[in-house]
Amino acid sequence: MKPRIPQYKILYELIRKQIVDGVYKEGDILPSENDLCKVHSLTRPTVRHALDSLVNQGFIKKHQGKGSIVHKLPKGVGILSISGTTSALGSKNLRSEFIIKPKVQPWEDDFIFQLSELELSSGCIYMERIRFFNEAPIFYDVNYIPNINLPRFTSRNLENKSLFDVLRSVYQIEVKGGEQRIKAILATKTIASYLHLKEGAPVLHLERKFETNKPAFNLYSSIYCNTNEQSIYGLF
Amino acid sequence: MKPRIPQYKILYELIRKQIVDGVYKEGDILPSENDLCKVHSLTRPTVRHALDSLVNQGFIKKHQGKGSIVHKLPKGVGILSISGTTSALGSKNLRSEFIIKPKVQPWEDDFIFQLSELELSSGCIYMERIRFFNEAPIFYDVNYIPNINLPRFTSRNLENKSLFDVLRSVYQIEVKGGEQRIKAILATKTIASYLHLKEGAPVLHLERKFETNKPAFNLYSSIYCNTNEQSIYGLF
DNA sequence: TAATTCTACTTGTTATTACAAGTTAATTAT
DNA sequence: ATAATTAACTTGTAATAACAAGTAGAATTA
Repeated sequence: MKPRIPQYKILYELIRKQIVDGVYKEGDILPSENDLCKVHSLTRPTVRHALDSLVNQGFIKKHQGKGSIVHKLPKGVGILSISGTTSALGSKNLRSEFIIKPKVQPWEDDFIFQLSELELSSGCIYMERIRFFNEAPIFYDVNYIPNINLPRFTSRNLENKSLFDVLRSVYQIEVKGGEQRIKAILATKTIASYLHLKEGAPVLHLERKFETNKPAFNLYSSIYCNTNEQSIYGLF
Repeated sequence: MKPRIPQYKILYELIRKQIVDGVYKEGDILPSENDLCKVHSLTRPTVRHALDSLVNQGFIKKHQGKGSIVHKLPKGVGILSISGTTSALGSKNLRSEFIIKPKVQPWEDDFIFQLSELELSSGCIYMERIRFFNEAPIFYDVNYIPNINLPRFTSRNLENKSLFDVLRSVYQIEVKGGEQRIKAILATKTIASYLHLKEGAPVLHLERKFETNKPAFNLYSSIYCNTNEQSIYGLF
């Protein structure tokens, strides 16, 4: 009777999942707001709140008089999607491989972002991955997660799963926003070998900080992208 | 009595302007929702709608129990701000210089984005600029604007003004969203000379399409960034 | 004094109601 | 048949109400 998770969020998650899973495809029209009201026993403000969230996340576009049309890709936040790299390129053709499996270690001394005291004191879950798109290595990413209240996280199997989806579904940690720095660099020997490039090839470098719904709990990534074959694509 | 512009939008524009103009500064707390209701003779749903828009645009952040706190910068759309490059770096230290002043010409044959028939038939306002940050050339951007209903546009002085601000304030054209492709490339001789780089230096290349409130009216940019000295920074 | 409780705020969620405005297709009139 | 009108949808805007939940400071208590 006392849902800790609000109704609009439940509906948002449901429709979101249906879009991601392909129940609704690009260009499809969602059931009308009134239909959704009847089916889920909700009122229009609640349904509209859920749809507004979907619009904000870029899953649908609404047209007055017509309906809610499913968009091709989640609206990007920054370059890639807020759901992480997986949903930016579509999970079908993505495979990920650990260079360094998740392990707890202290934060680096000159970290790329300013850390809070809570984050500093609680240590860091560190991991390195390579992500393949159509069997070609596209992303080499280094991830830093504060070791705060994440039981059994390091032993969890993250292969081929979006880090963000796991945090979202298992730990109720949701990304609310963040900041990023982007630059073009020349591949070092290490990066070149991971991304199957020649040393000195142009590589995209992103440093990203993701703020979450948990105060003082942020995620950090340093991502190197091979953009020779394809560009990083994003909606906004 | 029949406001063509909805109340929530009027309030949104008002507060937005107050934030941009510095009436409310970073960290300031806006008047509470109930106060805004009283002052503007509106109800909470309407006021909340306006505040929701401000949250989405990144002007404020809301904290349950505390209030609405003014954010440092408008939430970025894509990498740079929705207001264009100017507000991404702050207009104080930015100076722009035309390589090719705005002129009407046909669209290029193999354009970077798919064009609508209306856009194709109406020709293209073309311009090339270099933008300096602290007297160093950072951006070299090529812009394409459909030549639809923009009286006296080519004769307008755009130096040191954001293209988006002019379109917004003079022509009521507002950017609603868009798409972008990003990659790292090596500077060609031309790009290197514009950005004061050596040929072969790493350069960020963005191809962006901006959708506006006018149907079938999109803006297009191809931007080359020198990210050797500083990164491109964005909030999201 | 220090810790606790309480109270008065803040935003968050949800239901109800009503009408406006844009879209589409069936119906009607020409 | 074609054009115009209408009707039946769709989403958009807005007021009203009530309670939940988080925050901060005042008041109380130990």
